[in-house]
Amino acid sequence: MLLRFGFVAMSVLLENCSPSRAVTFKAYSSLRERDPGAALDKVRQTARENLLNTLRLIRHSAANNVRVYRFSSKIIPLATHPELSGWDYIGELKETLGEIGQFVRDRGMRVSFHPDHYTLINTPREEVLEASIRDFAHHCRLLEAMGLDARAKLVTHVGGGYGDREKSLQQFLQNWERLPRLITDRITLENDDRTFTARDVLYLAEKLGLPVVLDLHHHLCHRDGGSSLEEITPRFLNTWRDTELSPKIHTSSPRGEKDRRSHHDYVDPDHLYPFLKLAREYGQDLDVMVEAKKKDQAMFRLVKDLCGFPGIKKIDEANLEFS
DNA sequence: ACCTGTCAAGTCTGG
DNA sequence: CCAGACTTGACAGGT
Repeated sequence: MLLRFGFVAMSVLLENCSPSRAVTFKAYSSLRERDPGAALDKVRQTARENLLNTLRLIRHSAANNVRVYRFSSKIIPLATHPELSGWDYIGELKETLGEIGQFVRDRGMRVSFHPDHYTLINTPREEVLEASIRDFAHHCRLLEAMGLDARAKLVTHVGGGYGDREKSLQQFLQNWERLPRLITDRITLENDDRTFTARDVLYLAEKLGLPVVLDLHHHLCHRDGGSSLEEITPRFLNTWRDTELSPKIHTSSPRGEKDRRSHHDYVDPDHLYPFLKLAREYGQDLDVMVEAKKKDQAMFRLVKDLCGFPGIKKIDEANLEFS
């Protein structure tokens, strides 16, 4: 089986290449008072730089055989802020967006977004749901402007527990009906590290026909009594059956004994290998997203470290064969 | 050049 | 019921 490795948003190997430079609303507002024309220009300029850096990042990826990449969700500053609702960033940036998409298609890369934790499907608050729909739609429009079909996914969590997990799972199903096709076609669900376990996520995903991204570190931090990787793995793999995509996992290692939930600089291959052995029984190719502080450097190191393990054969610096 | 407090957004905890 | 923590990269304002 083929194992393809990828990384999240930024590189520690490329200098001055952030795809996430921000303009805070505070900075935008104070600049607008002093010089009304300059404020939006600053946001525009930052968005353009973030896209150009994204282009550098995917070129760097491709040059090093990396085929799995997650875009930064902060790529367009203040994109969905109500006070900038008239700003047509897609229209302004469509050329660069198109260039990114074309590169991704030409190189057969798999890309995704992970909208951040303010964006919640299962919220009981109407205004939060509306803001979340706007945010998901924003990410979908970017992918569309890149010319990428529904294989380019949005990864998200179930949401909050709101004091009653069972009720909150049902709220997810209820709110799901409110999401447009544009969004639901791209959603994949990930287990989190404090509220909804892999088993919870599989319950929703199997009901709604969604693919599941299995986060091994979250599973270690938070799993229900009886749920083992042996139980979860075949169900997880199955959720990808009709998607033309390989099942995807997230991998990371705990920062320390005290803060087990935070990410370490690097990934310990011993934290990943047992799962790979388990998944090998099913003969499925896998995409592995490395979530570590040292980003692409951590990913390259993990691939190198795994080369010493039984059954693993190196294809190149970002891809392995496991038999 | 480096350090510290702050930042759009939501939820949870604990006082 | 409200303030602060949570998490993260990066800004802004200080030295």
